[in-house]
Amino acid sequence: MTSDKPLRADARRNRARVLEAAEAAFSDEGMMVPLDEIARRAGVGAGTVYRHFPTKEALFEAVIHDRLRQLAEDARALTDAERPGEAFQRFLAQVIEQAMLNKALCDALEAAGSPAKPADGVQGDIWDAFSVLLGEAQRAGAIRAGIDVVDLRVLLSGALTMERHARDADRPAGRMTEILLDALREHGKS
Amino acid sequence: MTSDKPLRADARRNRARVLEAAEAAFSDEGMMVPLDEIARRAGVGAGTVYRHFPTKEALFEAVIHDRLRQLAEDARALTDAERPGEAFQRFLAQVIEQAMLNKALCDALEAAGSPAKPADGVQGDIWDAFSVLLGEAQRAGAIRAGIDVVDLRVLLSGALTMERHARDADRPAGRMTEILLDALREHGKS
DNA sequence: ATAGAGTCGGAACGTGCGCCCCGTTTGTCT
DNA sequence: AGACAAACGGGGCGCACGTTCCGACTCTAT
Repeated sequence: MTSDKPLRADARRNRARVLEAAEAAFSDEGMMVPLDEIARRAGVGAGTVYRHFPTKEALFEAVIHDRLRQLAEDARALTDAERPGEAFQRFLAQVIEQAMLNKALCDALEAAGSPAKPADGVQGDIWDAFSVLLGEAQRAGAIRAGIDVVDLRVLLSGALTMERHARDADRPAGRMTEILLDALREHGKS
Repeated sequence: MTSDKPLRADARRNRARVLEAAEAAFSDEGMMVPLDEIARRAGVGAGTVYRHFPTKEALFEAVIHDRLRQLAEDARALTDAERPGEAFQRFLAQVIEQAMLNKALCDALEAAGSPAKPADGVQGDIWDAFSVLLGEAQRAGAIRAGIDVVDLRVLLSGALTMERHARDADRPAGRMTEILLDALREHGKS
């Protein structure tokens, strides 16, 4: 796939700087941050960014890839838990919490709300693992039946919208998430 | 306020055409529709639009004003209902349903989710009336306590996000709204 | 009919962005 | 050290959009 031709030393250093700056910039301002600002933060020219990444979107995906991968692993680590309902809810809350600290993650997850992104690659991993957690929680009777992974994506994008607006209105974090989780719970169980 | 100086006949006709075209264009594509397309739909030049409305945003507000006013009236008509819980839920569902048919309404209501818009004017009317419905439903025990009008704005923007994504994924309308309403209900009551 | 104020249309301007080009610089290999 | 390819950077292109400008064109009052 990726030809690991040995890069020149300065090229490798600049590539790392770009990735670092892009991670910070995307995290702060999301996909809407101008590419020129990423270049400025990295201390390089815009041309250098494009030498290493074909498009701005490719850079974004390179930046978000690791975090999504880690989230997918976290989800897998929670499978086969003693209390599947808690595991599912913990993971959902964790995803939302992290997205509130990282606008790039927020944008990536909200993009998963529309079917334009077919959830390929790492995105697919997250949703596969999340789907497993959901199934276990449903089988345990903790989460109502009739919810599938597409609903999860839709619900998550809604939750992110709400939490973002709640924060803008100086409301405590997690309240909207709690309300949503209440709606997903099979009434009367944990 | 508005000086009702008698406009020239062609000016009045063009103003009406612009409003009509803007209503259709904003409804179809939301605030993001280019002003040039509104002018094109109206069969006038961009300069003519700006003669009648100082900015694109002013045109948008002129267009959305009537619909918001009508929604506020609908809300007031539902106050003092025999079943306040049903009245509240019916109104919330109606707002969401109409917003799904009108992207301009959607944009206007989602903008109310952030505190940047202080809900002045007609927006204020809607939220005042909605707040009354909420209070009655809560006093009747149909909606859980601890929810206020700010929460409503946040919840509505989240619900609109979810319904939009649900539609994009060919999911039946209203399901996400139902889930949200479930969360708002005091468990065990209608 | 005619003057002149009001109106029109759309070319043009300013801005911001993603992306590309190319003269210049820098690392690396002999 | 010298030569060559690789990499740099930032000016510039193309595009989209909101907004403004101004010469041409009506409508209306006399």
